[in-house]
Amino acid sequence: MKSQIQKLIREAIQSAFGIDFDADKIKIDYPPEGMGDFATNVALILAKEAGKSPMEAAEALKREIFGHRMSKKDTGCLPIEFEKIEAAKPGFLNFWLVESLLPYIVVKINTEKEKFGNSEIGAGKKIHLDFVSANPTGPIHVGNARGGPLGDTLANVFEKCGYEPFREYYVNDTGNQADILGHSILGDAEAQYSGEYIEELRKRVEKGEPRKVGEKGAEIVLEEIIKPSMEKFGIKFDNYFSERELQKSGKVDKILEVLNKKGYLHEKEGATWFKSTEFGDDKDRVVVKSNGEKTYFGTDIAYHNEKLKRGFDKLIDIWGADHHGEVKRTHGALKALGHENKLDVILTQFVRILKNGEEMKMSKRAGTYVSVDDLIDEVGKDATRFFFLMHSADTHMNFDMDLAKERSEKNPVYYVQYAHARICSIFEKAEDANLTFNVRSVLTLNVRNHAKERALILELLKFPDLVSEISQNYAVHYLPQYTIGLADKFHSFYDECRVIDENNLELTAQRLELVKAVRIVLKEVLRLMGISAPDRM
RNA sequence: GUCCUUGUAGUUCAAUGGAUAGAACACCAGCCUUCUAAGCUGGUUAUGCAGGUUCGAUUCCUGCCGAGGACACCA
Repeated sequence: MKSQIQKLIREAIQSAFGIDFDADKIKIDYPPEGMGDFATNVALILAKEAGKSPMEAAEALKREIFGHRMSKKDTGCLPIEFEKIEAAKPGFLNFWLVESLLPYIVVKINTEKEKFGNSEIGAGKKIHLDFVSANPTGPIHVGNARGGPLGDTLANVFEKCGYEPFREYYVNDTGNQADILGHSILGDAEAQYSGEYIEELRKRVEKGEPRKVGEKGAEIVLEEIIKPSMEKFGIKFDNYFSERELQKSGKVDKILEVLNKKGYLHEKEGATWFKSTEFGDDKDRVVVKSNGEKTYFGTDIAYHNEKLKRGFDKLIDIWGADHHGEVKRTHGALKALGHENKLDVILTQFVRILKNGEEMKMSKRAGTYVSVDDLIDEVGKDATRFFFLMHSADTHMNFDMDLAKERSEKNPVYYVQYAHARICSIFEKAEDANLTFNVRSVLTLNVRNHAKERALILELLKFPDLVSEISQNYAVHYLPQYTIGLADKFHSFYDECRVIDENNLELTAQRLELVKAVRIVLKEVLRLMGISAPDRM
């Protein structure tokens, strides 16, 4: 809807001022209550260029746009026509949609069902998402888990926008990590990890070289700890990509040779370095150690190259903030290989865990970490996912374990799920009374009669724009925020507007259709977030 | 020291340079003979400090103060 309005305004700017204004620069907002359905500040922005005061510019645009109707053919979705346009205070333009249009939105939703909000903006594009990817050296702790719901949900959003997302877990199953795990399993002087699972591995893995023991241990950890953990968290990876396999394939050597030929490598002190300083990094980075082993970074270059070779148009890496130092060198390596603007890195800030009022330092070595499994057992999958998702990746989250359980009962996710359950309950009752109606019966609804109905429909209308925006800015936390807003509008409506009224079947039909649309959208957003939509609570 | 992120109600978090800075929890006062009160309605409380940019700054820039993280031939 927003992009259609942008187009409309762009044309108005063209004919009113003769200025060719980039449609993307026309911001469409949702104004405060009572000030319209949509708003824009373009008049403020182009006032200077148009040689007018902002208010004059706004008035001119208003005259240009008012009375203009975009048919369904023009917009590709719903017709757009404004009932009222106002130029306000500093120079905003506020738009009110023609009231008769609103019921069509409900019909559209109930016709398209869960496909409502789908788009083709990513058609034909394959996106690779690398997330969680915790070392297979033990249970996944909460810090590593944060990227899970984020990546998973982002992938769902991409899918809804026509992209082909691919969820991959990069498994660090060799090298130093494997050595440390190996020593730990053997219980020798260099052991660092401890815990029940180490004891268990000790019984099952044949003794031998630490590296081999560690690699074998990592296999078991991956299969029996990590995969079930992800399953429990509602995340299904399309692939678990083995670093060890990659090294064995010889592809790492190959790509390093390519970099060497391009002049991006040099030898120093027996090691091979990548000239990442040429790409803004503080220092050059080792790719092959003096003992001949590749560093993590060395194989990572090959991994990223490999992903692109597999045909992905875009790579998204979701890393913990502690890896921020790698961003520059990774971008640099891709650039050196001739791949620019292919990789986006999302960093998630650390989660601070509080227990008994004290911070728990997350340390696998000290065994003081909280695992995802513990968290899910305690607060449930839905509440955990919602909690992680509702905060932007940049937020340094605090998680109070003591409040976790109590908090879980107050968790906003229940507020949202409850709205869904309430609607289901209405339909149960409607079915008992044999009340079923035509999708189009909502068209006679006069939204002037009730502000709550109008607000609800407008909230539903925001959904498609929201989804496509997230596919571009990755701000997944807008989804939970949106569900809270939608649930809020619904609960408020529910309180004032009785849906089933046997003495007024016309109104009953209209409201049942409206509420049906709300259920569809709620369920769909929850699905995107990987959260269940219960029929009853 | 350098780099990244961050500082918003008592608490946990929102706010693509915009209009009266929003929620939730907590607290106070109301609302169930009617579709689930896990709900609704109303109330109290906030942009770390100092400058700058402009019609307008929580948002951008500079400095200071505070928080978390990174600065390996570890991953």
